[in-house]
Amino acid sequence: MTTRDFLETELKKVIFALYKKEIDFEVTAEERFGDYAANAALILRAGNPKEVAQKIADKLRMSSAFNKYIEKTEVAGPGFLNFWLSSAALERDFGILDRKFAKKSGKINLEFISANPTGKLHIGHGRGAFYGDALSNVLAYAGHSVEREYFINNSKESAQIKELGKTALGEGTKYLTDYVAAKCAAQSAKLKKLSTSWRIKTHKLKTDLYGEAGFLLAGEIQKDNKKFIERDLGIKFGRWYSEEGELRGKKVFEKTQAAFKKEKLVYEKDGAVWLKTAEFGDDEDRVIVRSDKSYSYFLSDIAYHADKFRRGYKQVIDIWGADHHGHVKRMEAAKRMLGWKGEMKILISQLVTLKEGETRKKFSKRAGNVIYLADLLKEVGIDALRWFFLDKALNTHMDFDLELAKKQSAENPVYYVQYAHARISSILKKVKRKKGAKKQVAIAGLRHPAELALIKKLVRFPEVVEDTATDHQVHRLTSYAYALAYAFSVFYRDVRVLDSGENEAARICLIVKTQKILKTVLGLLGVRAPDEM
RNA sequence: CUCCCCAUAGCUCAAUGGAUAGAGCGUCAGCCUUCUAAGCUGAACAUGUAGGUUCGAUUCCUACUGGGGAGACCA
Repeated sequence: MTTRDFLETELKKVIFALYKKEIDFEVTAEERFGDYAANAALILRAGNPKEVAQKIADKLRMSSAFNKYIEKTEVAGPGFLNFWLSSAALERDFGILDRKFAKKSGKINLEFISANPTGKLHIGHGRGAFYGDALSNVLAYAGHSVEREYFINNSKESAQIKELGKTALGEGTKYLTDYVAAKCAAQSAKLKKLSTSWRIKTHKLKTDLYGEAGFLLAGEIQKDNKKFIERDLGIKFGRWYSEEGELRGKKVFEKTQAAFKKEKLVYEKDGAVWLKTAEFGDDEDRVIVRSDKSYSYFLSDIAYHADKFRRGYKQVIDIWGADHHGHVKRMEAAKRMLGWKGEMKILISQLVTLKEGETRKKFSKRAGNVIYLADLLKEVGIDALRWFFLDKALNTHMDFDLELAKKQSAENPVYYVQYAHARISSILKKVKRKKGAKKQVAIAGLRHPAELALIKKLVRFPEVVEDTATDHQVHRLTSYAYALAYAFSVFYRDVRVLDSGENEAARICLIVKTQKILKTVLGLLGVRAPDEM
């Protein structure tokens, strides 16, 4: 139990004893007004907040456990309760700050990137990629069981795969980038064979050939993308889910359709089958089977999600690009219609706007101003790239400026954090040479302001993880990492570790722990923690 | 026309309805015989407009302005 949890519990008890009420107050970490602040008296609505706060404070002070961990309590401002931690509290929190989180029950499925296999990943994919990776890291660290999943839109029936096939056979130009052209050339023998055998089997439709050719090419593109994601981006997936292989041809579509039909949730119009999503919160009804009898993307997505929920996750998280935001309502409608058990959370990653000088351009493949993630990676390096994307909230529009990104690769705060880590390594190397790093010792004797600031920053770590696992605001981690590195840098300037007499052992213990947390946070972000820079 | 997201310092971004709105970059002024100066210290600079809810609004609600996205039997 951390001191924040302890404070919450004590406050709850006291408030109930005094007012017979349970309220949703908050204990927040503070810097200016003590170490923690509670707004309980302000939202209690039981008279003058200042007087209420004072009554609560007096009652709290009657507990010996409270007095052991809280050195000072103060009523301030409009009625806040401010608390200062005792050294006993710091010692305790310091001791457990890198403990393992208790395993939480149930499994979370997190699907992200899922780029269409029609070309290389561009910078828009970068956001979802790094965010998804970091989020699953945090969730796992916080004790959740997480499965990472990547959906491959490679169905031979899908219009885009057919378009890709058309291009592959030299009959179209959609998705035709230099990269795709090169892929086509490399696969020309197989494509030709495919085309020849199709001519023999005359009962097959031309669009079937496009589907086959597109599927073939998509497989090759996907191979490249997978390699890039795993090797260059350092992102691992537990499951690569192939639409063609695992969804199509397995009667999932028929079953899903039948379920809708049974509940009278579909109707036919203009030769197509429509789903009554408008009755379940969507703006209009949607087609699930086209008039040519092929299945729409929407039905495919429903079937896919039905499959996810069938696998029994407590929570299914999707990270989609902003261009998919229109799908959220219909997906939620489908969930209600089919009564899927479990939570579904769809996170939308806002678009990246390309900035060139003073003008903002729409970032799109068609405008020809696409920037590939691979090129950007080459330009700025993986650590700066990850930080660049992870530093910003998912739902803010990003103004992407290539010059800025290049510049930030040289002056990225990520190096500041890594630098702090490397400095600690450097000190510890010298310690080892002398007598070997000490094991855990009491740090309660450390009294220098820079030491206290560092310890206080460190003990926040479990809260940061817990909060991030709850609200998914991954950018909190970069802020924390930077703040921790800053606290260390100030400490480093003001306090000497080596040859510092009776405090040396405690200080070594402090920096060992600091290094461990820095490394852990960087690890959650997927950034390296170097020993030398 | 309808729906969604966004608007905070010169620039890129923070701030579960809280107290004196924070960082980085840039600008200006300082600090290296001492565990890595990729560092530290200081200065200047900000909540688009108008209302509303609240003890308290950058945050919630309404309207407006500006920017981006979506509105296919594409995915």
